[in-house]
Amino acid sequence: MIKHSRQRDAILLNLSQRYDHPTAETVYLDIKEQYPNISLGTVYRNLSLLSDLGEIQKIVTGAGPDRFDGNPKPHFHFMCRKCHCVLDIPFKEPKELLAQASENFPGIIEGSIIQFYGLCPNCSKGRN
Amino acid sequence: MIKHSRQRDAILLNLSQRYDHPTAETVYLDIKEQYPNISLGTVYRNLSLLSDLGEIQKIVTGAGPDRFDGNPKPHFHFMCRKCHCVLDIPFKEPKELLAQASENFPGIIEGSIIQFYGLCPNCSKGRN
DNA sequence: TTAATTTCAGTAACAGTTCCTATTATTGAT
DNA sequence: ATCAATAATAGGAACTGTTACTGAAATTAA
Repeated sequence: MIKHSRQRDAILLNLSQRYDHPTAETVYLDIKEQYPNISLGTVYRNLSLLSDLGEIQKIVTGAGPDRFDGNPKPHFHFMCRKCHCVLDIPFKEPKELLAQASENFPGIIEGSIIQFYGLCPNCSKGRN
Repeated sequence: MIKHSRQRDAILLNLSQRYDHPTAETVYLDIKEQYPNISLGTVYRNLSLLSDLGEIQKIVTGAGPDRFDGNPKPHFHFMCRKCHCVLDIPFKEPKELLAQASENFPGIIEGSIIQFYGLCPNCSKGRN
């Protein structure tokens, strides 16, 4: 575990204290209160570094900016197609998924990305 | 099924004749041979329209530009982390996946996105 | 305390995509 | 066929999210 700069630590701390899977910009605005001079570039660079190190997770949503998750442990995400919020979802990946996919595939499958989408609790109010 | 413009039909035809999941730019360069004046904007607009109509599929890779698939039927994709090619992969989604994910989730889950990554047959040569 | 190294802030550059506007093509009614 | 109304286009500017660059500041090692 490498030593982090003050700014990087602040980013890590911020992420660990929230569960809304913020964008780089959101983190930037937050950290700014503590470090008024921090730049968006620094936030991007450190988020990218931290996710390369496996200390956080980057979530590619396909709609709008990427999101970040302070919880590095494998788990799954739900994306609301209406408000575009990103939520954790309790789900256990079927054990045989990778093996199954590898069966008739002539390359090497190293992993999978599983995401769910639909309407979040808020956006689905009164229509289920 | 709405009627398509000539350009849109050409895009659709091009996609249906290939299996390499091209980017918008690749399609653009191809169509250009037949319609030298077609613009990249038109290609983007029509790819987007066609995927909204469900006649093609958009594949968000998270690394580089989006890819498009002329096959609208649900199936799965493999992405090579080395050459970034995108391949179809024979895989059957476990029936109970959505139900399982919905179990303890208070929103409405409408679908899932499952992708696989690793090394494609070409890039894995001599290292398995 | 100084030199070497890391990280930074600020900003320019970049890629991918969308948006805008004037022009062209298509359609429908006569 | 002719004209008007509508739809789609080409071309390019503008936009968004992200990365790269540069000189300055901070940290570390000696």
